Amino acid sequence: MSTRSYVAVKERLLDDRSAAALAETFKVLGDPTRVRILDALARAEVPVCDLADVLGLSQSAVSHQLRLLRSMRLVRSRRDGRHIYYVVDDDHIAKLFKQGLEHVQERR
Amino acid sequence: MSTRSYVAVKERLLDDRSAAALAETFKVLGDPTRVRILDALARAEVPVCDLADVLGLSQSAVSHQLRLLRSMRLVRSRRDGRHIYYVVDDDHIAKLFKQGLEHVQERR
DNA sequence: GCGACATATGAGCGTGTGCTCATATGTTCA
DNA sequence: TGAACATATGAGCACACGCTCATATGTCGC
Repeated sequence: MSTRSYVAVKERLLDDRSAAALAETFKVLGDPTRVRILDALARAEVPVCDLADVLGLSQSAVSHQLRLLRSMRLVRSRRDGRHIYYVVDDDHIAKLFKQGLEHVQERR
Repeated sequence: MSTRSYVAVKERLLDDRSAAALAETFKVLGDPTRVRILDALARAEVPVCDLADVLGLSQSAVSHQLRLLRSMRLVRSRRDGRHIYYVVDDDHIAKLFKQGLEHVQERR
Protein backbone atom coordinates (compact mmCIF):
# COMPACT_ATOMS: atom_id res chain seq x y z
CA MET A 1 0.00 0.00 0.00
CA SER A 2 1.12 3.52 -0.67
CA THR A 3 2.04 5.83 2.18
CA ARG A 4 2.01 9.23 0.56
CA SER A 5 -1.55 10.40 0.83
CA TYR A 6 -2.79 8.09 3.56
CA VAL A 7 -2.30 10.44 6.50
CA ALA A 8 -3.63 13.43 4.62
CA VAL A 9 -7.02 11.84 4.22
CA LYS A 10 -7.73 9.62 7.16
CA GLU A 11 -8.34 12.59 9.44
CA ARG A 12 -11.41 14.84 9.25
CA LEU A 13 -13.42 12.54 7.05
CA LEU A 14 -17.18 12.77 7.14
CA ASP A 15 -18.43 10.59 9.98
CA ASP A 16 -20.55 7.59 9.04
CA ARG A 17 -23.71 9.07 10.47
CA SER A 18 -23.45 12.22 8.37
CA ALA A 19 -22.51 10.26 5.28
CA ALA A 20 -25.56 8.05 5.74
CA ALA A 21 -27.87 11.00 6.31
CA LEU A 22 -26.47 12.82 3.30
CA ALA A 23 -26.85 9.75 1.11
CA GLU A 24 -30.41 9.25 2.31
CA THR A 25 -31.30 12.80 1.37
CA PHE A 26 -29.83 12.51 -2.11
CA LYS A 27 -31.39 9.11 -2.56
CA VAL A 28 -34.89 10.55 -2.22
CA LEU A 29 -34.08 13.02 -4.96
CA GLY A 30 -32.53 10.30 -7.08
CA ASP A 31 -35.65 9.15 -8.87
CA PRO A 32 -37.20 10.84 -11.92
CA THR A 33 -40.76 10.39 -10.68
CA ARG A 34 -39.98 12.04 -7.35
CA VAL A 35 -38.05 14.81 -9.10
CA ARG A 36 -41.09 15.57 -11.25
CA ILE A 37 -43.43 15.43 -8.27
CA LEU A 38 -41.26 17.78 -6.22
CA ASP A 39 -40.85 20.10 -9.18
CA ALA A 40 -44.62 20.36 -9.54
CA LEU A 41 -45.23 20.75 -5.81
CA ALA A 42 -42.60 23.48 -5.62
CA ARG A 43 -44.77 25.58 -7.94
CA ALA A 44 -48.18 25.11 -6.40
CA GLU A 45 -50.34 23.22 -3.96
CA VAL A 46 -51.79 20.32 -5.94
CA PRO A 47 -54.22 17.53 -5.06
CA VAL A 48 -53.18 13.95 -5.73
CA CYS A 49 -55.54 13.34 -8.64
CA ASP A 50 -54.26 16.39 -10.54
CA LEU A 51 -50.69 15.45 -9.85
CA ALA A 52 -51.28 11.99 -11.27
CA ASP A 53 -52.99 13.46 -14.31
CA VAL A 54 -50.39 16.13 -15.02
CA LEU A 55 -47.49 13.73 -14.68
CA GLY A 56 -49.21 10.84 -16.44
CA LEU A 57 -48.91 8.50 -13.49
CA SER A 58 -51.37 6.25 -11.69
CA GLN A 59 -53.04 7.55 -8.56
CA SER A 60 -51.52 4.70 -6.61
CA ALA A 61 -47.98 5.34 -7.78
CA VAL A 62 -48.25 9.01 -6.87
CA SER A 63 -49.74 8.24 -3.49
CA HIS A 64 -46.98 5.80 -2.63
CA GLN A 65 -44.32 8.34 -3.54
CA LEU A 66 -46.07 11.10 -1.62
CA ARG A 67 -46.07 8.94 1.47
CA LEU A 68 -42.31 8.59 1.15
CA LEU A 69 -41.78 12.31 0.59
CA ARG A 70 -44.07 13.10 3.47
CA SER A 71 -42.25 10.74 5.82
CA MET A 72 -39.07 12.60 5.00
CA ARG A 73 -40.79 15.92 5.59
CA LEU A 74 -40.11 17.16 2.09
CA VAL A 75 -43.79 17.78 1.43
CA ARG A 76 -46.78 18.49 3.61
CA SER A 77 -50.46 17.89 3.02
CA ARG A 78 -53.72 19.64 3.79
CA ARG A 79 -57.21 18.31 3.39
CA ASP A 80 -59.91 20.33 1.64
CA GLY A 81 -63.07 18.37 1.19
CA ARG A 82 -62.38 15.19 -0.70
CA HIS A 83 -59.06 16.47 -1.96
CA ILE A 84 -55.74 16.39 -0.20
CA TYR A 85 -53.41 19.11 -1.34
CA TYR A 86 -49.67 18.53 -1.27
CA VAL A 87 -46.91 21.13 -1.45
CA VAL A 88 -43.14 21.22 -0.96
CA ASP A 89 -42.23 21.85 2.66
CA ASP A 90 -38.48 22.30 2.58
CA ASP A 91 -36.42 25.35 1.64
CA HIS A 92 -33.30 23.37 0.87
CA ILE A 93 -34.93 21.30 -1.84
CA ALA A 94 -35.28 24.23 -4.22
CA LYS A 95 -31.63 25.12 -3.69
CA LEU A 96 -30.52 21.56 -4.26
CA PHE A 97 -32.60 21.42 -7.43
CA LYS A 98 -31.11 24.65 -8.70
CA GLN A 99 -27.59 23.52 -7.93
CA GLY A 100 -28.26 20.15 -9.51
CA LEU A 101 -29.64 21.72 -12.66
CA GLU A 102 -26.56 23.92 -12.99
CA HIS A 103 -24.49 20.79 -12.81
CA VAL A 104 -26.57 18.98 -15.39
CA GLN A 105 -26.63 21.90 -17.81
CA GLU A 106 -22.91 22.57 -17.68
CA ARG A 107 -22.23 18.98 -18.67
CA ARG A 108 -23.28 19.52 -22.28
CA MET B 1 -60.85 15.54 -10.68
CA SER B 2 -60.34 19.02 -9.29
CA THR B 3 -59.97 21.98 -11.61
CA ARG B 4 -58.50 24.67 -9.37
CA SER B 5 -54.77 24.13 -9.52
CA TYR B 6 -54.57 22.10 -12.69
CA VAL B 7 -53.81 24.92 -15.09
CA ALA B 8 -51.39 26.59 -12.74
CA VAL B 9 -49.09 23.60 -12.74
CA LYS B 10 -49.28 21.92 -16.09
CA GLU B 11 -47.27 24.66 -17.75
CA ARG B 12 -43.56 25.24 -17.26
CA LEU B 13 -42.89 21.91 -15.63
CA LEU B 14 -39.42 20.46 -15.81
CA ASP B 15 -39.13 18.55 -19.07
CA ASP B 16 -38.62 14.82 -18.83
CA ARG B 17 -35.06 14.96 -20.05
CA SER B 18 -34.00 17.42 -17.37
CA ALA B 19 -35.89 15.53 -14.69
CA ALA B 20 -34.12 12.32 -15.69
CA ALA B 21 -30.71 13.98 -15.74
CA LEU B 22 -31.33 15.61 -12.39
CA ALA B 23 -32.46 12.34 -10.86
CA GLU B 24 -29.47 10.54 -12.29
CA THR B 25 -27.12 13.07 -10.70
CA PHE B 26 -28.76 12.80 -7.29
CA LYS B 27 -28.90 9.04 -7.57
CA VAL B 28 -25.12 8.82 -7.81
CA LEU B 29 -24.86 10.80 -4.60
CA GLY B 30 -27.54 8.69 -2.95
CA ASP B 31 -25.34 5.93 -1.62
CA PRO B 32 -23.31 6.12 1.60
CA THR B 33 -20.30 4.40 0.09
CA ARG B 34 -20.12 6.85 -2.80
CA VAL B 35 -20.67 9.78 -0.44
CA ARG B 36 -17.70 8.67 1.64
CA ILE B 37 -15.56 8.09 -1.44
CA LEU B 38 -16.37 11.51 -2.86
CA ASP B 39 -15.80 13.13 0.51
CA ALA B 40 -12.34 11.59 0.70
CA LEU B 41 -11.48 12.40 -2.91
CA ALA B 42 -12.61 15.99 -2.43
CA ARG B 43 -9.81 16.40 0.12
CA ALA B 44 -6.89 14.79 -1.66
CA GLU B 45 -5.73 12.68 -4.53
CA VAL B 46 -5.81 9.09 -3.25
CA PRO B 47 -4.85 5.75 -4.78
CA VAL B 48 -7.42 2.97 -4.78
CA CYS B 49 -5.70 0.81 -2.18
CA ASP B 50 -5.54 3.66 0.34
CA LEU B 51 -9.13 4.55 -0.31
CA ALA B 52 -10.21 0.99 0.37
CA ASP B 53 -8.13 0.91 3.54
CA VAL B 54 -9.29 4.25 4.90
CA LEU B 55 -12.94 3.50 4.28
CA GLY B 56 -12.77 -0.14 5.34
CA LEU B 57 -13.98 -1.46 2.01
CA SER B 58 -12.72 -4.14 -0.34
CA GLN B 59 -10.52 -3.15 -3.24
CA SER B 60 -13.09 -4.55 -5.63
CA ALA B 61 -16.01 -2.65 -4.14
CA VAL B 62 -14.09 0.62 -4.34
CA SER B 63 -12.96 -0.05 -7.89
CA HIS B 64 -16.51 -0.76 -9.04
CA GLN B 65 -17.77 2.46 -7.50
CA LEU B 66 -14.90 4.46 -8.95
CA ARG B 67 -15.73 3.19 -12.38
CA LEU B 68 -19.28 4.51 -11.93
CA LEU B 69 -18.10 7.87 -10.62
CA ARG B 70 -15.57 8.11 -13.42
CA SER B 71 -18.18 7.33 -16.07
CA MET B 72 -20.23 10.21 -14.72
CA ARG B 73 -17.16 12.47 -14.76
CA LEU B 74 -17.35 13.15 -11.04
CA VAL B 75 -13.81 11.92 -10.48
CA ARG B 76 -10.74 11.64 -12.65
CA SER B 77 -7.75 9.33 -12.41
CA ARG B 78 -4.03 9.56 -13.00
CA ARG B 79 -1.53 6.74 -13.05
CA ASP B 80 1.73 7.00 -11.14
CA GLY B 81 3.67 3.78 -11.28
CA ARG B 82 1.54 0.95 -10.01
CA HIS B 83 -0.89 3.28 -8.31
CA ILE B 84 -3.83 5.04 -9.86
CA TYR B 85 -4.74 8.24 -8.07
CA TYR B 86 -8.33 9.42 -8.04
CA VAL B 87 -9.65 12.86 -7.20
CA VAL B 88 -12.94 14.72 -7.45
CA ASP B 89 -13.33 16.42 -10.83
CA ASP B 90 -16.48 18.47 -10.43
CA ASP B 91 -16.98 21.85 -8.81
CA HIS B 92 -20.67 21.36 -8.27
CA ILE B 93 -20.26 18.29 -6.11
CA ALA B 94 -18.75 20.22 -3.23
CA LYS B 95 -21.59 22.73 -3.38
CA LEU B 96 -24.20 19.98 -3.45
CA PHE B 97 -22.52 18.30 -0.50
CA LYS B 98 -22.47 21.54 1.47
CA GLN B 99 -26.09 22.27 0.68
CA GLY B 100 -27.07 18.71 1.52
CA LEU B 101 -25.27 18.85 4.85
CA GLU B 102 -27.06 22.07 5.75
CA HIS B 103 -30.31 20.30 5.04
CA VAL B 104 -29.38 17.28 7.13
CA GLN B 105 -28.16 19.35 10.06
CA GLU B 106 -31.18 21.62 10.21
CA ARG B 107 -33.47 18.61 10.48
CA ARG B 108 -32.46 17.92 14.10
C1' DG C 1 11.13 -13.12 -17.53
C1' DC C 2 9.17 -13.78 -12.95
C1' DG C 3 7.03 -12.81 -8.62
C1' DA C 4 4.69 -9.34 -6.02
C1' DC C 5 1.82 -5.55 -5.88
C1' DA C 6 -2.12 -2.50 -7.78
C1' DT C 7 -6.23 -2.15 -10.30
C1' DA C 8 -10.15 -3.63 -13.31
C1' DT C 9 -13.81 -6.51 -14.49
C1' DG C 10 -17.34 -10.23 -15.10
C1' DA C 11 -20.54 -13.41 -12.82
C1' DG C 12 -23.58 -14.27 -9.31
C1' DC C 13 -26.24 -13.39 -5.06
C1' DG C 14 -29.16 -11.11 -1.68
C1' DT C 15 -31.72 -7.08 -1.10
C1' DG C 16 -34.18 -2.81 -2.12
C1' DT C 17 -37.23 -0.23 -5.17
C1' DG C 18 -41.09 1.40 -7.97
C1' DC C 19 -44.75 -0.08 -10.16
C1' DT C 20 -49.56 -2.41 -10.69
C1' DC C 21 -53.63 -4.48 -8.95
C1' DA C 22 -57.01 -5.01 -5.64
C1' DT C 23 -59.10 -3.17 -1.88
C1' DA C 24 -59.79 -0.29 2.33
C1' DT C 25 -60.73 4.24 4.21
C1' DG C 26 -62.62 8.81 4.03
C1' DT C 27 -65.63 12.59 2.16
C1' DT C 28 -69.51 14.74 -0.29
C1' DC C 29 -74.06 15.08 -2.05
C1' DA C 30 -78.57 13.54 -3.02
C1' DT D 1 -77.95 5.80 3.86
C1' DG D 2 -75.96 4.82 -0.49
C1' DA D 3 -73.46 6.01 -4.72
C1' DA D 4 -69.58 8.44 -6.56
C1' DC D 5 -65.31 10.46 -6.00
C1' DA D 6 -60.54 10.97 -3.69
C1' DT D 7 -56.86 8.95 -1.31
C1' DA D 8 -54.18 5.31 1.18
C1' DT D 9 -52.31 0.90 1.64
C1' DG D 10 -50.85 -4.05 1.32
C1' DA D 11 -49.23 -7.81 -1.67
C1' DG D 12 -46.63 -9.22 -5.35
C1' DC D 13 -43.58 -8.82 -9.33
C1' DA D 14 -39.80 -7.32 -12.37
C1' DC D 15 -35.82 -5.06 -12.18
C1' DA D 16 -31.76 -2.42 -10.42
C1' DC D 17 -28.04 -2.14 -7.11
C1' DG D 18 -23.99 -3.03 -4.26
C1' DC D 19 -21.40 -6.40 -2.67
C1' DT D 20 -18.15 -10.67 -2.92
C1' DC D 21 -15.40 -13.95 -5.31
C1' DA D 22 -12.50 -15.24 -8.84
C1' DT D 23 -9.69 -13.81 -12.28
C1' DA D 24 -7.65 -10.72 -15.89
C1' DT D 25 -4.65 -6.83 -16.85
C1' DG D 26 -0.92 -3.75 -15.87
C1' DT D 27 3.38 -2.19 -13.54
C1' DC D 28 7.65 -2.50 -10.90
C1' DG D 29 12.06 -4.58 -9.03
C1' DC D 30 15.03 -8.33 -9.16
